[in-house]
Amino acid sequence: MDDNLLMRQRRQKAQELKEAGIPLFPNNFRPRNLIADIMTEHERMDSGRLEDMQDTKFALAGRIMAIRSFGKAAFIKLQDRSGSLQCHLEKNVLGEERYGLFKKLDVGDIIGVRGPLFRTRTQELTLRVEHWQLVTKNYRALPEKFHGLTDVEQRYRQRYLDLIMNQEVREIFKARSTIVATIRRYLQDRGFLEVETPMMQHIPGGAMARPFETFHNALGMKLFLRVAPELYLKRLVVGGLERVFELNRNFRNEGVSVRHNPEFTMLEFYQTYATYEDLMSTTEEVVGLCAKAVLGTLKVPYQGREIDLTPPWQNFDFRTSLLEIGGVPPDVLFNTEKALDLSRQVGGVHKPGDGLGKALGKIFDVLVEPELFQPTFITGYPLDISPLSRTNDLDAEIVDRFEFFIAGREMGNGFSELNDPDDQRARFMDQVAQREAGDDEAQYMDADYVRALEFGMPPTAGEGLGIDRLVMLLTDQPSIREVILFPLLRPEQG
RNA sequence: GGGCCGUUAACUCAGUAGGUAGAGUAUCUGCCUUUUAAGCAGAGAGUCGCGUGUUCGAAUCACGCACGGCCCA
Repeated sequence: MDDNLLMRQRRQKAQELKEAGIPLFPNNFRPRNLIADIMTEHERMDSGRLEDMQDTKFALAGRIMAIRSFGKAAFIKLQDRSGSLQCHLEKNVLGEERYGLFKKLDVGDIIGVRGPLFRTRTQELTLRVEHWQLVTKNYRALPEKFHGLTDVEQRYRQRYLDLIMNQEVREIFKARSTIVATIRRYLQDRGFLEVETPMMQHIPGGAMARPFETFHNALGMKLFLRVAPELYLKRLVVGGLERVFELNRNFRNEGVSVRHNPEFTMLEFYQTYATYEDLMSTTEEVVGLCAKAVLGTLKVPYQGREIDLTPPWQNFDFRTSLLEIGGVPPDVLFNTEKALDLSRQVGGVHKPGDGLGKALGKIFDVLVEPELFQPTFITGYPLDISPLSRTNDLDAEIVDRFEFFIAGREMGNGFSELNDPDDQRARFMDQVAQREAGDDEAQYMDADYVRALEFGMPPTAGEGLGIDRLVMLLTDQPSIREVILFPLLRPEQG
């Protein structure tokens, strides 16, 4: 497999180049120009103008993506991080020896070139190579030029090849970078401090999810990879960092799907003296800024439909959404038995101790969430599935919390934080009871977190926003694996 | 975890009454100084994902396994 004919031929040619005095992996070429700059700066110049500036030489480096060779001249396509440019090599210009050595180069080699620009008969901007230099030898043939690399498994496993061959893929990850940068700037501009809190935790908290376990050898203790940074960020709020955010990885030990990867990136931010309603506006604003930064518009094409991010987004009460969108009969809303029955009917699995909120949550996931294609806030969540949220002042059954949904997917979750330590302790106790009843997604008692609250956490609202799903939305990708450079896969050989 | 589909040359893919494995690209050789999926002529290149079974004979049929994709839980 690592010894096929193509590789042997390339090694042979590399050897010949080496023997001719051409270093295969030098590090002395400094490109001075970027292809994209060359293209934009000369796009309006015709042949005549380019003829007048033959003394202006450009120096760039890139990977050879195609060679169209004639007897005594050749066109090659050179690709750098910014784009690709055609270059022309002629025996007359380079001389017999250098042209002969050029003929030993392969598609996939990285070279540096210098020379002036001209336009071909078809007016394509082209660099006339007066000097070339091998920069990095390639030993493995690139995928075919026309179809490129399409095998999904190979694209994920060998993402570098995917990036070389598929410009759209490079664009996705540029967009991802733009989105992350936009969010950082937005928060930093408003006085939020970016922090990093433990990913290895003794008590995995902050979300209803199964954690990964690991072990610290020297200390001899079990650790969990975090499912959320939430409880640590709120400790920082207690500490007086009134606006904090963390934009980093979480780990959840659950299945893999088009919308789940075991490690994924989440923004969490906390703002004191704010409520969940304030954060709903923030959400509209920051998601809109990302869309503008990536697409230049709030009208987002997604999988053949258009999503309009223009605020205000629609807003449903949780129970109302069950009735109006889910078509749930009214008597289910306040009857635990009926709710559990309906939940089971739609595929929910419940244990004896499960309450109304859990049943309704499941029904919501199945009947309502997939229908929320346009951006939608849902508010008024049941208390028993919101153990960290502040109880609503008017209705003790619900909490001051929202989630928002776009394209039928949960994108984020925010709430006014519960800062009453006694209430929080009681909620943890309830979680512990559920865990003991067999719910391995229930949370643990975190006594240190309660102790922190006893020192006083100012009224605060916090939100978690799934970055991967936001990138999916803004790059029109149906699978989370398309927006994660190295999605989790099983090893190639078992 | 369940269902369906896929896995054949470096890449993209053909290949069912089961009968010695094909194309295009890429590669190599020759010709070719404005091509752009360059062209023309010739050549080489494969543990048909892995294993077991059925059969005189398996890329093809059966069973199991691995990896991947989509859907469902």
